[in-house]
Amino acid sequence: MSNVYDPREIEPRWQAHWLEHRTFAVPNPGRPGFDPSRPKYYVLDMFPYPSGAGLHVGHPIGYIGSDIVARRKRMEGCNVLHPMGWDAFGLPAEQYAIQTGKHPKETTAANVANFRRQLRLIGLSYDWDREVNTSDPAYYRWTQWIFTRLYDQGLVYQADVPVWWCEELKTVLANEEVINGRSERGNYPCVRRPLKQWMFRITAYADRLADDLDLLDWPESVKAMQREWIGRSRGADIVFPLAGVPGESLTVFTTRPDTLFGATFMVVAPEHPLLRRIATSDRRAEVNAYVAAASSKSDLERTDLAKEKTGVFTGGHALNPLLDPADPRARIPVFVADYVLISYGTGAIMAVPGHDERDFEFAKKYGLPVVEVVRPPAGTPGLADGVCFTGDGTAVNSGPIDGLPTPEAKAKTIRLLEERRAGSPKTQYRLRDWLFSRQRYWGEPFPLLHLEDGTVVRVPDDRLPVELPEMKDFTPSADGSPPLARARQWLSTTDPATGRPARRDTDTMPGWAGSCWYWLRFMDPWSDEAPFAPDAERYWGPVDLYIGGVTHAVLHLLYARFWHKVLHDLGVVSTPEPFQRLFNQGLLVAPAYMDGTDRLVPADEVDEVAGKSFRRSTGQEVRQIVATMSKSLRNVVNPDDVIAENGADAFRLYEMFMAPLADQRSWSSRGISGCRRFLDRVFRLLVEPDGSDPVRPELGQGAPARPLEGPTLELERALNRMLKRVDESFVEFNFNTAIAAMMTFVNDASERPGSLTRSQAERFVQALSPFAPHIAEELWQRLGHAESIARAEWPKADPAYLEDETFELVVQVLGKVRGKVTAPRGAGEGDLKSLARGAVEKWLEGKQVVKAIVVPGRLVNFVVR
RNA sequence: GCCGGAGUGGCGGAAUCGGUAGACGCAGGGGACUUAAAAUCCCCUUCCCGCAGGGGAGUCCGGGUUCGAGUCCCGGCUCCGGCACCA
Repeated sequence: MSNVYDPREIEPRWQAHWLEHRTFAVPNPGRPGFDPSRPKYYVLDMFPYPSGAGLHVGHPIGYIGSDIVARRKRMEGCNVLHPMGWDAFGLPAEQYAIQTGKHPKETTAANVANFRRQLRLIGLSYDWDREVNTSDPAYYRWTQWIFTRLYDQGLVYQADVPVWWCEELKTVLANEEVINGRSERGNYPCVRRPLKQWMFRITAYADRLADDLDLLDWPESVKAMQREWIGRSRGADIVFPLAGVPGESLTVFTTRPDTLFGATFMVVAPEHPLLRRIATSDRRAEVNAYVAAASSKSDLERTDLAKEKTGVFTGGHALNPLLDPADPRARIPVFVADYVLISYGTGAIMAVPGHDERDFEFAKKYGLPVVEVVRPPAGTPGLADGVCFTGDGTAVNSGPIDGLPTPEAKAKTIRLLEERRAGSPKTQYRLRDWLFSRQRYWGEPFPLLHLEDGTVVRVPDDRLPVELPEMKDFTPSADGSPPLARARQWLSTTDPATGRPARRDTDTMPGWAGSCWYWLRFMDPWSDEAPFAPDAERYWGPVDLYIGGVTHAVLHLLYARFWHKVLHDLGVVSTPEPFQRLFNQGLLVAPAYMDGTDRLVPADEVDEVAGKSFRRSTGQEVRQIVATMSKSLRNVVNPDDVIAENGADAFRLYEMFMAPLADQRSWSSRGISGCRRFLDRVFRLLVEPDGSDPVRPELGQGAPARPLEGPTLELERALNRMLKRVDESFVEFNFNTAIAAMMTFVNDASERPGSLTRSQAERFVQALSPFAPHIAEELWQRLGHAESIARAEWPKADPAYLEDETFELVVQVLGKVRGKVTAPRGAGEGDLKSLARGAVEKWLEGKQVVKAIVVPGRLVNFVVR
């Protein structure tokens, strides 16, 4: 046994120990070894998609943070569920397989093995008995089972939906693969083409998905993004009869029914179904030309803000439903313009240029009348000042609602409309139903059968899973039909209920499916009778802490909440929400370098001298940029290399020491040395490098207890202050301050050789162990403990030792620090004042002290004249 | 434009309730030990003036509240992230 700190020897040994002894395995309720008296804690990482590139040093930041929490909770006596698995289905895996010419099953298995190896290298305390893989039939059997539950609830339907089609690649592409109307790979033009797709009725849950955010301890920014995505607006539908088109009317959605009398024109989207009826014959040619031009524009061009609004008059008129049709003010001209979107509301609006910016802009351009119907509060500029006023005010020029404040004007307008059956209250959402099918191979097959009469039945539970067929060629078909359509044998089957011939569905689920319930499978991954045992779910749910990147702020977290809520309604899960607390770890950036011709220079070929960067081989100065790690920027740092050089513990510490867990941080290849030096000092503090004893003699088992006095008492105080700061760091996961506090303690202890006691050494190692578990296990064992430190006690700060009996009294004159003096802790105000006066005599000479402010334990401030 | 967040030394960052700004670490400078190097240990390191004791300024900018402001209030600037013609 070497007495010099050597992580290359220590770390693999302890990693093997943990695996062999299943140190972090936690039993489920009712299983041997389960202790119901302990509280539960479920800390979950967003499980990774196992890419071919492996992990870079940015990926483990969240994993290390969650691991520190898990390890500490274990020491506090909790049953801790801390699992890991693989989000292995989906497009990237399929693309990678196509690229490498290997089957996705093979590449996924190899990538998973590499990820597992890398995660174990970091010393993360996962319960590997619970590992799951979404592409494993034993897992996706239950993904399909949950799908059938949603299907039975009527939450699944088929619809013709435009999808991206790339003529050049002869394939359908997912939204994520299309950027600005061109394919991500190859940059070929793509077009929208209607195709029959499976849809989830997520809009049925829109209200609860928005409202229940209030129950959650999530970052406000993520809640805001979800609310915005759901985009709930309360208002009214208003029905405008069409003049000259008997029996037809135009329905619009508005959030401002109170501005109805200010509607001086109407606008319909170019795709509006009634447009042909509305347009008069003399205008038809112009309208058709406009519609044709709009349809040839890409989505990007349509939504480009910089562009000016365009539109043409249809010749048709609509009638204000609250005015007499004979009243000339009731007739409202109808325009067609592409600033109105067919996909939102009713695809038509009443335009109120006085109180809507977009309508105002359009009206000014085409010389349409602008009428004020909302008077702004005094002092707020409005139409009288030539600007459009969109806020709340008082209704004017509006007949029956004149004089009412905006909220009441809205309510009364809706009442009047309802009386005339010309409108009703309406809540509108920006959220769309969820397009759930992909014409791809590497995903869960739909557990659905198409019968010859055109009906669709679901596969019964006892026939699940519907396994993905083995296919040698899994590339998309040239005509856009899914690869599974070519699996002839697999395709034709019979309906188990009737024995009639049936055809399997050939679409697969998107990559999101497996991640919509994996936290539930982790609770009981062994069950083959249900997705999980109900008692396991009742015990472990909900996830107490979910750590992951903010990139999943909307889609994954919204989809996961949706499935969870449906399962909750069905009584399958006991909680209304899956993730009680969400925490987003910060991004990692790293310097990248370019030479004079903007060519990228690999980061490891660059030296930094006096703030400038030079290419080592040529001595040429290079320019530094800072960006997220990527292969293309040649600035990727692999944790394998960092760990090989400095050890996993130093790596873990450095990742946490760079910044609070939530903040963006910048990787510096040199910075880690401070953390490595700290661990060297820790080891030397407890172990005599030239000796042969496992620890220094005064720290060994049976070493005589020593009184808390002199430097030992000082260390006791230093230790307790450290423990307090470490504890506080767990509130917002600013572990950088915890590590700084431990460094300070080790500095204090190193300055007082021989003063550290065994008890102090033990408590220090316990506090260190969640952060640097390998060295902690090693030192714990050397201190004579047979059991792993993983379940040792978590050390608590003793308030009796947080303060010295004296403190440094700061003395200010007029708020400026003019002196300092040592004062006894319990001194009264009078004593402090006279002590303070003595320290700043020369500043008080010839001055009159008007007032003295005393903050006990801190400072005295003299106010003088 | 709207929503969310942030601006502190050469760098990453710290600072409880409004109470010593710059903890801890990196980088840099000086020294000890060494034949030498590495490692280790000690000292210095916000800026300006001064040989020094010491003094002045200073937390994005401008105001304000207060005995006292990095922290609170008002106005502005910059940066990062999200949404973006959603009626």
